[in-house]
Amino acid sequence: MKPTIPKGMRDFSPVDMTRRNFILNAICQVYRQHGYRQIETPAMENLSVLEGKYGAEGDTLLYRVLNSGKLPEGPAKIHDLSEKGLRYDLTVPFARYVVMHRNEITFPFKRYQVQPVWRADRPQKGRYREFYQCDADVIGSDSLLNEVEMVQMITEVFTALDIRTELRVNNRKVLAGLAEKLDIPDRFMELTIGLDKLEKAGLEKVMDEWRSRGIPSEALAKLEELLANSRPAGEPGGHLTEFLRGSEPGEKGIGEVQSVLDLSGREGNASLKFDLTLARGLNYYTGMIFEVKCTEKDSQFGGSLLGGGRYDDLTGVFGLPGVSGVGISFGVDRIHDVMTGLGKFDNRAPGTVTRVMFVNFGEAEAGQALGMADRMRLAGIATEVYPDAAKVKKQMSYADANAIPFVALLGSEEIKSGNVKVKDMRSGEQEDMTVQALIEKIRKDGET
RNA sequence: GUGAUUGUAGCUCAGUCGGUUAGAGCGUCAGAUUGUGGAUCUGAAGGUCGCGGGUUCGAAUCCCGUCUUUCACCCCA
Repeated sequence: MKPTIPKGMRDFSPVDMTRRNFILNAICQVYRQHGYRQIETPAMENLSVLEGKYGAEGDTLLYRVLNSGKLPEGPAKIHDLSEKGLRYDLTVPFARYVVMHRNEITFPFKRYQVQPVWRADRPQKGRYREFYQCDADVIGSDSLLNEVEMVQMITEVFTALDIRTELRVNNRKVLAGLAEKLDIPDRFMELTIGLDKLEKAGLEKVMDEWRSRGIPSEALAKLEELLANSRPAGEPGGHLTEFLRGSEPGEKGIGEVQSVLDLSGREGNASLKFDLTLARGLNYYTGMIFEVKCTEKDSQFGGSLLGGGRYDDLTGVFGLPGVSGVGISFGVDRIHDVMTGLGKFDNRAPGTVTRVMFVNFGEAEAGQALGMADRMRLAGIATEVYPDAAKVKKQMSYADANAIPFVALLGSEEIKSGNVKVKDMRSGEQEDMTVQALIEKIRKDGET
């Protein structure tokens, strides 16, 4: 039998893991510094929790898990066959968690969560069927300061990771106001989907699509003029504000965007921009929405590295209405791909944590080495003893391949003298010293 | 789901018009060196040519199907 893994899923080798952990550490450290606390939820949720939360498209991308036990005979509906599904994101399971644990939670509740999610999508560049999300949400507070905090955390993370990005923000209320003022409130979906495509497809094609979908020409004319006057701004701008005057959600949305822009510092690697064409497909968002794209010249990856936004009533369907939340979700795998493509790992994320390896010269010597290794570890130094009395050449090669910086040789000569011979694998220099001196040496080396 | 595209050694790739025994580089392992990695030299292992079917005297090569890869649409992290 030839081993294979399912389409869109991947193995993670040691190098990949150190890199992913490097990214995860950077993100989670920022989350913790802002007071977020970690939770986990199960890989599977009941389908009733997942279905209908991600739009019609989302339901088709859900992995449904076949019921165990005997399957019904004859024609069966999907719910006779499956009542559980793999989680599609971390936000909906979180909303479910909040409702189920409402009596133990003190609001506002700030949590972070790092777990894989699954989508039955067609894989392509930067799109996998299994991938990690790294979410932070605060629920039970409608203060805009939470949005500001999201912006700050995003900036801190991309600064720490040393990737230049653009953080685009918009507000669903602005979009709702736009539909209202264009007199097409019932065409909100078509409007936003078109806006979202503008950057990729261009104005002309999008206009054609709107036209063919039956959006009135008066609305399109107004829209065209508005877009021509306000698109590349980075701030809401006078035209848009003027246009939305008189629409309650529109004015409110503009106010929120302005506050977030005003309150967020603009230092760092995520340049903050208002973008009217940012829509976000997930239909539970109701207020501010966020998206991050890489702006490094050498990276041709166009997908988003982060998404997020405010949802006013995600918990409502589970029986807890009126609890508002905001959250963001880092796409760890995409960040990993971008950083690898840019060579950002070349001088970071070491391959091993082992600092020193003892060469094995045979049973008696290895016994001594075992004792010394124990002392090393008690002193907080990650230490290995090579398991076989193989040729020294092979043992050295192992240390080299695993980027272990020091090799300790403890053979009969050294045992006699009470020292170990220590080789620095980077310089090739070696000298005899006591175990205590070795501990000092490695400690000093770790500081530089 | 729609339309393209890819598949030959662990990796990157050659392989002519269909022709007999499918190659290279890198990597791996062993030796040159019985206590010293990276460099060099020598040698070895490693292939159902993605899988199934068809055409043919003969298929890695041509045809069909299928799976997989990558890409676009769609949607998204």
